[in-house]
This record gives sequence, structure tokens and C-alpha cells, in this order.
Amino acid sequence: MQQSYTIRELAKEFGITARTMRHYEQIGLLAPGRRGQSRIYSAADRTRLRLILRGKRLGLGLEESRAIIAMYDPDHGNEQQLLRLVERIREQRAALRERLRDLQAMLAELDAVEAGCLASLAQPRAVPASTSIARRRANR
Amino acid sequence: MQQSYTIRELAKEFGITARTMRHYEQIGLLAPGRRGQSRIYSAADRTRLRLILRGKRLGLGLEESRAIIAMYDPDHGNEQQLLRLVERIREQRAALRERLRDLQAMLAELDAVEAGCLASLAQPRAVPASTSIARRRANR
DNA sequence: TTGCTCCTCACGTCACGTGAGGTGGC
DNA sequence: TTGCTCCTCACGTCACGTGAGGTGGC
Repeated sequence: MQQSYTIRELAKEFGITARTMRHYEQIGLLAPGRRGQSRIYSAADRTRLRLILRGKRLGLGLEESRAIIAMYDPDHGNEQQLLRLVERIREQRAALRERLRDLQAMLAELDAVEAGCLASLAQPRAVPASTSIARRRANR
Repeated sequence: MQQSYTIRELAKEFGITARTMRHYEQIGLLAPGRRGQSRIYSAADRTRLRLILRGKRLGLGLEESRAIIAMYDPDHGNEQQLLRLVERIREQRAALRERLRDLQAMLAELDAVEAGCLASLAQPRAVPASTSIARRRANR
């Protein structure tokens, strides 16, 4: 089947710019083929891009994503390296779990802020300044 | 009561650097008082900082946070602005839910990668490249 | 030829990081 | 005096954005 993509196709699919993809190539995160001067991306390139963007959504830097993607690669030879890999995976997982808790807390906060807004809208004059969202939440 | 804070106290409380707080002041997001040359932060300053940082966690830029904080202010809180705020909250919440799924997927993958590593360690020759996660996930 | 997408520099931007060098009060 | 935190420049960094100017094929 040999599925391949242009830079514009992948950029559109993932909602990023072509410049972003060229940037990832410049720092060695992607390595698409060429047809003349134009880049052609394989299904494997597309997968790597997807992993990079997921890392970004999670707030990882590009170098952190590079490290995590490297973990997915099984050609990581010897026993010592594998053991170090397992250790790094455990560290990453602990950090990600913390983010998970942050996220869940934030979703709950947004629910509360929205409810406050809707209450304000329902009774515009019943909400004096001293009970504004900023003030009500000021004491933690 | 007149509660006040030093730059270091607030930085430590929120897990940011003093430089970050000076930066927010430079662009007019914070306006602490002074005692001599040192900055002194009021409870209101602390609240603003908390709102800025929450915006950051939600992926907003500083100018976006500035706009939203202005909306929290009851003096600017007309009905149209509140409705826009509710809309933005709903958008952000959808994005956060996506992140939540990302995180859970990544945690699950790391579990699988770790299991693969441990299996490799137990039986070094039993894990061919064709079963790597990157390859298995290549088709979506 | 027009219109489209592709390309390579290369400077700009946003949100800080990171010293360098100095002040002030317990 | 030592040690601490505070300060102000000011250049560096990361992840791109944004033109400028040019190529290639339907």
C-alpha cells in the first residue's frame, strides 16, 4: 500500500503548521523522505508526529518527547540499558500521574467557575462586588 | 490583618521563580507595592497571581489571562462578557478532557513498554521488532 | 501564463532562565 | 563581618511565527 503524505496534509490533519513540522525535522525529531525538494512523510513518520504532539499536549518539551519515543523503540540492546529504561519509565509515569491529578482538579474548578457565571447571569443584581468570583475564591 | 507576602514566599507557595513574578510585573499583570526596593504583595496580588497561573495550567497565554481576569472583575462583568467567558470555559474543558485521554493512553503505553522491557530481560531473544508498540500502533 | 504548494534562509516573539554585579537589614 | 534575600540590567533559550524571495509541476 505504501501510504505517504505531503507536509500540508499532515499539518492539516493534526492542526499544526508546516513550519512546525520543518522545525521538528531541523532538530532531528522527524526524518521524512524527499521527492525532489518536497518532503514525503511515511506512515511511520506520521506515527512519530502523533507521539510528539501528544507529548506537547501533556506539557512535555520536545527533548522529553524524544526520550519517551526512544523508549518505544525495542532495539535498545543490552540488559543494563533496559534496566535504566524501566527506571526512567517509572519516573515518567509518576510525573504523569501527578499531572493527571492536576487535570482532574482543574476540571472541577472550571465546573465551579461556570456555575458562578451562570448564577450571575440568572440574577444580575443579586451579586454585589463582595461576592464576585475573584473575591469569593480569594481565601483559597 | 493586612496580610502581605515577599516575592520568595509567593514564588515558593506557587512553585514558580521570583523571575517569573517580576516578569508578570514588567508586562503589567501584577503591581505589588514596595518597601524600600523590595516588593510587597497583598492578598489581592496573590489572588491575581493564582488566576494567572490557573490560566497557564489551562494553556492560556498571558494576554488571554489578562483578558479573563478583567472579566472576573465585577466592574467589567456585563452580560455579554460573562457569556463569552462561559463559552471559553466550555472550550477549555473540552481540550482538558482530551488531555486527560492523552494522559491515560500514555500511562497505559508506558505500562506496556515496561512489561515489554521486563519480558526482554527475562527472555532476551523472545521479543522480535515486529511487536514493538510503535509498529503495532502505526495504523492509527 | 496563472495559481497552487513547496522550499530555504533568517529575523521576530513569547515566557521566561540565567548569570553578573550590587544593595539592605537581621 | 558573614550570610541571607532582595534588586536591576541584559543576554540566552525554547518552540515556533512570519515574511522574503525563489522553485516546480498541473
